[in-house]
Amino acid sequence: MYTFQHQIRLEPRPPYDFARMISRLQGVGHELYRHDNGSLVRTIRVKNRVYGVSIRSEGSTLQPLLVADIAGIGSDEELMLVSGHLRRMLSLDADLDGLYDKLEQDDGLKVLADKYNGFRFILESDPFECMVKTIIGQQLNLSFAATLTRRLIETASEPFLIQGREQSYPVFPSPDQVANLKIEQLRALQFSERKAEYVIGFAQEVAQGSLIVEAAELEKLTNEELMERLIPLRGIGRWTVECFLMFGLGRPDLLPAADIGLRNALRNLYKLDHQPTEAEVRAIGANWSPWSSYITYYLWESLNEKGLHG
DNA sequence: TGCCAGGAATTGC
DNA sequence: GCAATTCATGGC
Repeated sequence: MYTFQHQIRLEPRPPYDFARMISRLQGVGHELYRHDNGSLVRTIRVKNRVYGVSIRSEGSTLQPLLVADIAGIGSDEELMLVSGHLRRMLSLDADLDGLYDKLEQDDGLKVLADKYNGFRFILESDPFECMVKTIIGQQLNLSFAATLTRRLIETASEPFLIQGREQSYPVFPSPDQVANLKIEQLRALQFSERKAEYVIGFAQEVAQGSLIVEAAELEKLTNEELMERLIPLRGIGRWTVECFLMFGLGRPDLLPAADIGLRNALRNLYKLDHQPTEAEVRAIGANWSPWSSYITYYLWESLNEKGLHG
């Protein structure tokens, strides 16, 4: 049983639209987040210890300030590690000036510039969690993928308890916990046989130490090096690594051109009479560099906005 | 109801 | 090598 004993102030580089960022989490990927009176609450795992964090905004998009209450801190060093973890996870330091310049220069994309001013990635808490969730999300509608992820969490890990709070908070399972699951357990949760194999197989690689997924180590490698290293793993293809690089490591310039959601968003934006092919997406996005991830992210978000397209 | 879903592996030619 | 098929089930 833990309490929120520590508090830190986090000052994002403006603009920073925290309201839109947490609103996105209520739509998709809400397996781990709880919304409590405007605060975003979840657990994070840092160096194999679990903490509870409750984050709220005390500022505005142009003068942003976040306050985070932390539960589970055992030392000053841990508080520093958690603080750094949150800065990275919440994209506090990203400089997006160049992105908005690029959006304004494009007749099609400029509608995104105002609407998503200060809208940044909230990364997955750690690379292992990101990869597992991305594998689960392959080929499934987002709603069902979230259901499967939630069932995996409930099956494989113990929740985090906070004193004075009725609800407990889910903890994304460790590599060991996922590696020790049986295929049949995930089949019972309505995973396909292959998806169960992929998820457990990946976790076993990590648990055995044959695959390093520490963010600090992965940061040393280029996108291309990580593609070459990860795609040979069973169940991991190009799309999965692209998502991993975006949501796991915050790399700003990935174009997942085969992605169904991106293709549908571009069909809406440019009022095309067909879903563009992968090659057509590459042609449309040829000039997006070095902001392809962010433009893709904004276009994905546009799929949730009824007003932005017909 | 039937097709599609923010894919990947396998099979077939 | 590239195209077609299979995997599995919920969502709309």
